[in-house]
Amino acid sequence: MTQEARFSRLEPELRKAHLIQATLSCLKRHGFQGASIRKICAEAGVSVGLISHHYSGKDELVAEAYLTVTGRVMGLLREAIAAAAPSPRARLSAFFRASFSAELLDPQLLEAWLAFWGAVKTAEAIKRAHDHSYAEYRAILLRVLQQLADEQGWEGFDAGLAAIGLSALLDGLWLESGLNPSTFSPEQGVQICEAWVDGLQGGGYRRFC
Amino acid sequence: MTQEARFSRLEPELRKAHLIQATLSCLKRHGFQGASIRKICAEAGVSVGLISHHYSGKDELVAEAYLTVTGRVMGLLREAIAAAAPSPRARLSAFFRASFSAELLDPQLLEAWLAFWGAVKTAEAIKRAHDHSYAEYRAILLRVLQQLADEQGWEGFDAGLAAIGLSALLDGLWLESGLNPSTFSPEQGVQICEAWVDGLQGGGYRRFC
DNA sequence: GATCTTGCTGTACATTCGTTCAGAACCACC
DNA sequence: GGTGGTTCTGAACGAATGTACAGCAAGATC
Repeated sequence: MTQEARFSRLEPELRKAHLIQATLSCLKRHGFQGASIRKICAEAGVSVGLISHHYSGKDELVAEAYLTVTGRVMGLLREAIAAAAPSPRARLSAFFRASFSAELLDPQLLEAWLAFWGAVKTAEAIKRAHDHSYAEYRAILLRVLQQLADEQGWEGFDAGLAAIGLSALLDGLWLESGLNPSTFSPEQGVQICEAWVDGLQGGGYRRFC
Repeated sequence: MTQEARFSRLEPELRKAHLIQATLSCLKRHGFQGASIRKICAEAGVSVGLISHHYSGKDELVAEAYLTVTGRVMGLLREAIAAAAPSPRARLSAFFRASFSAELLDPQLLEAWLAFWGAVKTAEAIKRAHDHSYAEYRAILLRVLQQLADEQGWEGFDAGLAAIGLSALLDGLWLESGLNPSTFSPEQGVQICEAWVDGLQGGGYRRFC
C-alpha cells in the first residue's frame, strides 16, 4: 500500500511565508503572550524544531512578521495616494480614508501591532523593524505635506516635524481604536484628521516655520 | 541572644502600596515580560506567596499599578492646569508642557505604559483600568476645549470629538517618544500640540461642528 | 505572658517557555 | 532506482512561569 507522506518539503521562502502567516494569526488571536513557538508551529502545521532551522530564533521570526505587516500597510497607503487626484489635499484625504479602512482598523491587526510595540524594547530585531517602518511611514507623509507646503507657498515650513505630528495623530487614533473600538467611528477618525489639515491650512502651519 | 525578626507585618494598605511600587519598578526595567511574580516579590523583599494573599492574582496587581500610575499622571496634569492662567489657551499650554515634562516622558515610565497597553486585551482587569483612566483623561481635555469653544463662540462645537483627537495626538507623540526618544524633542512635542490648537482656532474647529 | 488573629513564608506543583540536536524522511538528481 | 542534500521531525532540556497551601511567626489584645 502507498505510504502517505508525513510532511512535504517546501522552498525555504515559501515555508517562511507560511510561518510568518501563522505568527500573525497567533498574534492576532492571543497577543504577544499567545504567540509562542509551539502555538505558531501548531498553527502552521509543522514541528517546533523547524523555526530554528529557518530563523535564528523567535525574535527574528516576529520581526519579519512585523515587516510583513508594515509592508502590507505601506502598500495600501501608497496605493490610496497613487489612486487619488494629484492635489496634496486629495492625497491626504485618500490617505486618511485608507488609514481608517476596515482592513487597517481591524482590531485583531492592532492587537498584533500592540504586541510588536510591546516588544520593541526587549527585542533588538523588532526595534530595528520598527525604526525602519516608522521612518518609511513618516517619509510618505512628509512628501505629501511638502507638496502641500509648496502649493500653499509656506516659507520655511518644517514638513518633517509636521509629519511627526500627523503620524502621531494617526497612531494615537489607531491605538485607541485598537484598545477600545467603541471610542469613535472610522468616519470620525477621518474627520479628526481632516480637521488637522484644515487647521494647518488655516494658520497652524506657522508653528512649523 | 536577641532573635531578629525574619519579617515585619504591615497594614494591608501599606504592603499593597509597596507591592505596587515594586511592580512599577519591574515594569520600568524589563517591560511586561519582566514583571513576573518572583521578580516583583524580590524587588519588594517579600516571598512569592504574599501576592496571592493580598490580590486575586497577578492581573489584579498589575491593574492596580496601572491605576496608580494614571492617578499620578492625572494629578500632575490637573495641577498644571490649575496653576495656569485661567484662560483656556493658557491652560492647554500648561497641559502640554506638563505632558512633555521629564517626569512624564521618562522612557521607563513609557516602558511600563506599553506593557499595560499590551495587556489590555488579555487581562480584563487591565482593560477596565484603561477604560477608566482614558475616560478621565479625555474628560480633562474636554472641559478645557469646551471652555475654549465657549470663549470663541463656536456654535455646536463637538468638544468630545475634539478631545479624542487631541488625546490621540498626545498619546501618539507619547508612544513614539517611548519607542524612539530621538524622534523629536520635548519642545517639539509642545510645538506640535500648540500647532494643533492654533489650527483649531484658525478654522479647524469647523470640522467639529 | 498566654492567646489569637492574620500577615507572611517557602516549598511544591503543573504548565509553558525557547532552544537544541540526532536522526528520519522527502524529493530532486544522476 | 539508488544516492545526496536538505527540509523537517519530535523528544529532551533547563529555566521560568502563576498559583496553591500548610504552617510559621509577628504583634496586638487581653
